[in-house]
Amino acid sequence: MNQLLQNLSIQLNEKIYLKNPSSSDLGNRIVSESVLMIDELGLEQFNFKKLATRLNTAESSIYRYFDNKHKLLIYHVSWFWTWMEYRLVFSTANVHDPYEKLRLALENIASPIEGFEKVAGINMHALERIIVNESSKAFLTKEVEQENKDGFFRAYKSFCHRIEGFIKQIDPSYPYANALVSTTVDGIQMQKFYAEHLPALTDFTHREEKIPQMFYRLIIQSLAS
Amino acid sequence: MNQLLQNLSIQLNEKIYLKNPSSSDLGNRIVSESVLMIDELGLEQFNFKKLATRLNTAESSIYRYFDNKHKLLIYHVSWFWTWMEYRLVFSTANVHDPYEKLRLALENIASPIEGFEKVAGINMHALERIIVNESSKAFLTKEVEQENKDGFFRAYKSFCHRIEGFIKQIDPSYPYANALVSTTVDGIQMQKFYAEHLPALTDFTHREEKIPQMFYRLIIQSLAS
DNA sequence: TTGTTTTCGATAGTATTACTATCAATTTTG
DNA sequence: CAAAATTGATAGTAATACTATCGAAAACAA
Repeated sequence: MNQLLQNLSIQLNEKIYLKNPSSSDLGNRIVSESVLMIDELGLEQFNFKKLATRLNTAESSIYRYFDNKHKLLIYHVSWFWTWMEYRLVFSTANVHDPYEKLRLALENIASPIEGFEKVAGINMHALERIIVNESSKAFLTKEVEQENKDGFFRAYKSFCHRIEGFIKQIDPSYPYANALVSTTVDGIQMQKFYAEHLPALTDFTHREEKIPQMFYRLIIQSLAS
Repeated sequence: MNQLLQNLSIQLNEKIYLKNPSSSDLGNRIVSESVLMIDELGLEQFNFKKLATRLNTAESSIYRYFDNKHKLLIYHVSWFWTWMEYRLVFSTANVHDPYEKLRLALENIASPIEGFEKVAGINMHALERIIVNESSKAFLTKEVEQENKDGFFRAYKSFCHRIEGFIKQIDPSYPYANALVSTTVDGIQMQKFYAEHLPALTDFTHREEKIPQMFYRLIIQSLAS
């Protein structure tokens, strides 16, 4: 499976980029190297000039692929959730019990790397940290509604929708399935951040394995009523 | 009560500002007007030059109060959660049932304005939107650990800690009380954002009253086990 | 293999942002 | 009334976020 997915090419909404970065060597290097740099510097300190220097290319060449760093972030976030949805579909393909599918989904969200250190040249540990630290900045903007119309958040919504399906299988009458899923997916990311940086706001320590258990229990108990 | 709280002056961690904005007319105008401007423009488009123009003052005068707009955001966020904790203490003062205290807390978080349109010159509707749209940017930075040591997030942690107390009263053995509270408080903000901008990720529509009910049920069922 | 198109790197330039420094005028305070 | 603090105005710097142009190199098509 790992081998199979090494060759996977993820196609994203064309409006996110100016020129498809997976169509050229430079494009692929922009994507994989920017993941490392955004992780290292944080989104605020990262810019195209620094990336160009590191790639031994010109700033203007990077602008040929992406309008700005905001769009590049949206590219990374979309790529991640598209990948996560593939992963979820594969890992739940032969599972019929919706409780077990839900449990697997939460494990995947809490530990998205397990066995996939590098996918299509991307350092997945760095990308996971970008999702935790930076991804909410992709939609907490004044442009969110226009960008939503342009389909920039399709990947995340599609991933959540799939988990919503598991919940509807468990309890078709639960009235807040969408909210429960987005709260859970966002909440798991947040608990990872708190575990690392603001421990007073969580009960999980650094590299704690219990996050999916907490959320699984939370969901099941609320549905089981 | 409303009248009583009009005269309330909230004192915050002195490291957040260079000169206490509540000590002068200009300082108070910087605070109250920046709430309106950040709400209108979004944090990215907001800057001290635009604020200075609107206040008919010099950019350099604003820099005498705050290092930069990041610190000003931290000021607003700290002020909000300090205010919310006051409010929570007042509204639960004569309530002894921890379930009812929790229920009131969730109502307060979901509808923090109710009867307090303006507090100490601050437009609370605008401030609430800033909390929803911008507050996570205050800590999703590379400087989070240093700023945490400097006490910049004390107000939020203190607010969460108080709700954790209610949960511990209901079920002292629940192992994830901190995580449950931060997930809930963050989650309620997120659902408000989704209701407004990304409806596919929530079940609540614009100005929906059911958000606290969903979270109350979620918490109670997980504790009641 | 030659001509055409695409891609890339290099350079230059602009407007805006995020500050810092200085100084005189005004206001507050002791 | 004198001293101290505060403010407003101006100027300036370094970095950021782009945009435009152009020639060389690479890819590709006939």
